[in-house]
Amino acid sequence: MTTKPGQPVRGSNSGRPIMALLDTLGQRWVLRILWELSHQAATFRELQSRCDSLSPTILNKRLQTLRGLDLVLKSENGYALSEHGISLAKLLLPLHNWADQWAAQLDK
Amino acid sequence: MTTKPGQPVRGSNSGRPIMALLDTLGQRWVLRILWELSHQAATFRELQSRCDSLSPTILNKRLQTLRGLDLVLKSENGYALSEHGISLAKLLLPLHNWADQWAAQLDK
DNA sequence: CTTTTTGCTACATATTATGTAGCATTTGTT
DNA sequence: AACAAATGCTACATAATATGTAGCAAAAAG
Repeated sequence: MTTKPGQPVRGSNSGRPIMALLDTLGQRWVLRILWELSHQAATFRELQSRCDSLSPTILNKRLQTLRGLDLVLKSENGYALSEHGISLAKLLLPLHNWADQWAAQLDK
Repeated sequence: MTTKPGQPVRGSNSGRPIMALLDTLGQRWVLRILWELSHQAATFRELQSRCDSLSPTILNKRLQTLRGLDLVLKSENGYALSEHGISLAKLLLPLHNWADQWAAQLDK
């Protein structure tokens, strides 16, 4: 399933880019894959093991989707974030610190 | 499924908060629900219709999860973001503009 | 050449989501 | 108080997705 912005999306007929994005990021493993690739490019099998050995079936499916959306591409070093992917990953970075603080407060 | 930070997560034995977070946000409809609630609080049925009539079954499941993680709570106006939820939503806001630019470039 | 490693596909099984119906409780209305 | 409508769900059958393992064809390494 590749939901391009500009066209209706699973559960949203608006076609608004933000909806396409939320929909895509909400697919299982997508955020994790972007996260891992933002640290560094990886071969299929490397990426697979960095994502806790997720099954090749969906890894492949997600990579197809992400490449179709121009967020990921194949480079000499294996799979890597595209320009768009990089700029998106930058927005996701702050989640790291946020999560740490959140966790610290939840424990209390 | 409620994956609290600090304890192992589906597909991650590290227990790192960021992994718990990516895992949670990666569940279908979670990002969308947070997005909608960030605009304003809503009753169960309001929220359901704002999320394109997603089934009550999973809406309820997601709300349980999100409440368990202290991201959402029940207020006088219905379901609403908690303090943590609000600060998280702030980080998600930039995705809106990003998505618009992304979509504009994809069309070319 | 021969052996590894890589990038997948196939396929059977398990988990998760969807959609509809409906019921118990709360919230108005008269 | 009595009735109607809206709300917050739960049940359940069906459909869609994910998992996990095996393995194969192509590329890279020795």
